[in-house]
Amino acid sequence: MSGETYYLTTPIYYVNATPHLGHAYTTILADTMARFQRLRLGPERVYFLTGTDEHGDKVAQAAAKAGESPQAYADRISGIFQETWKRLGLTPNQFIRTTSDHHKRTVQRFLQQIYDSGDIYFGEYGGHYCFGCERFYTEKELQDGKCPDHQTAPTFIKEENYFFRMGKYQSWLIDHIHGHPDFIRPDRYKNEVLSFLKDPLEDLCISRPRARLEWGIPIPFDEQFVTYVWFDALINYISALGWPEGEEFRRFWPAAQHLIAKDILKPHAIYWPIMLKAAGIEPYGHLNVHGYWKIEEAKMSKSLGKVVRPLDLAGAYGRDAFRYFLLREMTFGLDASFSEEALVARLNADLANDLGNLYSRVLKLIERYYNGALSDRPDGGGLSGATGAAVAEIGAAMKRFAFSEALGAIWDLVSATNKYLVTNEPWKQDPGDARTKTVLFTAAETLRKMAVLLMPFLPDTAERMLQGLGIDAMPTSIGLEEALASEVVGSPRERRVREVRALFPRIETTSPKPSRGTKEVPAFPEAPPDQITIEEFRRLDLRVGEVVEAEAVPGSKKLVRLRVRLKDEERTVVAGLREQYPPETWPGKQVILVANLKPTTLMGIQSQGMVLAAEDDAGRIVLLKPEQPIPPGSKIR
RNA sequence: GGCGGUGUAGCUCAGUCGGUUAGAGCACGCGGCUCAUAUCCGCGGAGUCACUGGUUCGAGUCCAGUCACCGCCA
Repeated sequence: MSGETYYLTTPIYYVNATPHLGHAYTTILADTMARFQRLRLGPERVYFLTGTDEHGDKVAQAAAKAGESPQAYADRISGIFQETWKRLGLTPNQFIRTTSDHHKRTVQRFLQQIYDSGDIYFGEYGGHYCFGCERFYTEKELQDGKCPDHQTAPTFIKEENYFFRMGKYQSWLIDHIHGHPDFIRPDRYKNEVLSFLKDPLEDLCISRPRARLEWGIPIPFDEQFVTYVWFDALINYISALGWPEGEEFRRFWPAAQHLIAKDILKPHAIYWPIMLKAAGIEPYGHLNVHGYWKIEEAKMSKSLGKVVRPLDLAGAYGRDAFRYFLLREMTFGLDASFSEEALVARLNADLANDLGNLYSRVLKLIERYYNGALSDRPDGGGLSGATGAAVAEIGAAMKRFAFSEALGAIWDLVSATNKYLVTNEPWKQDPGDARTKTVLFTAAETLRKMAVLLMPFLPDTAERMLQGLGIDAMPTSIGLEEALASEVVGSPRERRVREVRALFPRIETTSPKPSRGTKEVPAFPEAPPDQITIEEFRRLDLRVGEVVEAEAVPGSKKLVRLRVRLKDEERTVVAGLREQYPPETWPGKQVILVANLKPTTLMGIQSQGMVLAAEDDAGRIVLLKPEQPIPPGSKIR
C-alpha cells in the first residue's frame, strides 16, 4: 500500500465509429506514460485503463442502421478497438466496457448513493431536443431554428427527468481548481474552465425516459428512466478499479491522471469532479488535455486515402515510426499537423539517420574489431554527463506530459554519441589499443542506456537494440536507475553483439512526390492493401432496383438512360450497356444499384448511381440481377 | 457580442524575472570524415519578433489600440 502509485486513463471511446488517428494518439500517449511509470516505479504500481462507451441514442441508431442489436453492434465495434490497440502494441491493464454487468451495477450504486444524500431531484423540463446531440438546446443556441451541429430542426419535448444538483458544488470546484493549480493542465484549459465557471452552473439532467431511449443503464430508483450517457461513462474511471471496496480502488485512487482531447473538457473538468464530490470520493489528481491533429489531406498518399486509419499507417511505416511521429511532433496541449510527408521526414532524419545509423556504425565496428565480443566493457565515462543530462530532462519533461521534449532529450544524447565517435575516430585506431576499446565500449554502453530510455517511447526498437547488444532480459520489474546500471541489465560476462539489421531503413524520397517505401519497411502482420475490411464494405449502399423505363442517350453509342425504382424513390442512372442491352430490353428488369455513388454527369444527364455488371476476359458483359425477384429497394449485404 | 489564446528564419516551433550579438530542428549552401543506412561532424546565409503608439536607460518580453487566425461562452 505504501509508496507512489500511478493511475492513467484514456477516455472510453464511443462505439459509433471505428478507431481513428485521434483515438490512437490519446491511447499511444497513455501507453507511453504507463510504460515510463512502470519503468520508474515498477509495474505493480502502475495501472493503465482504456475501454469503450457503449450506451446512448447514437449507438442504438448506428446499430439499427447496421441491422444489428445494440449489444451485438457494441460487441463488434468494441472488438475492433481492442484488436487495434493490440496490433499497435499497447498495454492497458484493463479494457473496460460500459455494458459490462459490473459497470452497470457500479453506476446504479453511485446514483443511489447521491440520490440518498439528496443531490438528485425530479423535475420537469421542456425544450428543443436534438436527437443527434442527445441534448436540449435553448432558443438562443439554435441557428434558424435548427441544431447548429446537425442542421436539423429539434423536437420540442416536455418531459420529467432527474436532475443532479451541480450548482451546489460550483464554488467548491472553483476553490479546488485554485487550490490545485495543475489540476487541469495545460493552463489554457484551466482558464477556459474557470471562465466557464464564472456563470452560474445549471443542474445536469441525468436521465432519459425509457419510452424514448431504451439503450442505457436503468436508474435504480426509477425503472422508467435510463442514465444519461455522460454520467454513465465518467463513472468508468472508478468502476474499473472496483469502487468502493475494491483493492485496486484503494491502491490507485486518487492518484488518477486522466488524459483527454480538448473536445471533452467540460464533462471531465466540471461534471466529473462534482460527481465525485457529491459521492464523497476524493477528486482525481490531474486532468491532462491535448489538442487535435489537423490532417493535411494534400500531403497524404493516395493509397492510404483520406481517412487516416492508425493500422494502415503503422502497417506502412512501422508502428514505432508512427508512434515516434505522434509523440515527437505534437506539443502537448496544442494542435499539430499530420501528414505522411512530415512522418517520412521524421523517420528519415531522426530514426534512420541519427539513431539507426549510430547503432549500426557502433555495432559493426565492434563486430569487426572484436568479433562482436562485449564481455570486456570498460566504460570510459566520456558520455556519462550527456547520459545523466538526458535522464534528468526526461524525468522533468514527463512530469509535465511533455513527450516531445523527452524525446528531444534522448536525441541530444544520440547526437552527443555521434560527436563522441567523430572526436575519437576509433576506425582510425588500432583495435588492440586500450583507448579504442574504451571508446567503442563506451558507445555501446551508451546505446544500451539509450535503449532503456527509449523503452516507453519506442518499445519494439528498444527491444531490438538490446537484443542486438546481446541482451535478452528486458528490464521490467525494476526502477529506471537500476535499469540504467550495467550490472543489472546485460550483466552476463559473455555478451556479444548479434546480427545487425538496420533499425529504420530510409524511405527514399528522390522522386518529386515521396515514393512510399512501403514494401521495404518492416511491417508487422497486416492485411495486404488490396483487402478491405467489413467496415469498408459496409460503406457501399447496394440496392435492388427495378427499371421503369429506358431510352438511348442521343449522341452516344454505348449509353442508355434508365429510370430505376427503389423503394419509394426513382433514380436516373446512365449506364454504358446499350450495346449489350438495348433500351427495349430494360423495362421490368431488376438490377443491382450502387445507391450512394457520388452523382456524376454523363452527356449532360446526371447519373445517380451505377448498375453492376460482370465482364469476362473476352470483354463479354452480363448484367447482375437478383436470383429471385425481391422488392425494389432491398439492401444487399 | 463577451472572455481567452496565438502571430518569432522557407517550414515546425523554443524564447524564464524586461538586459547586451533573438535560438533549435528540418530544408538549403560550403567544408571535413569515409566506421556507418548517400549516413555522421563542423561552418554558414537568411528574421521590420503581425502592425501602430506608449512606459523604460533598455521591449520579442510590460501597457493601449489595430489586423489576421483559433478556442470557449452567449
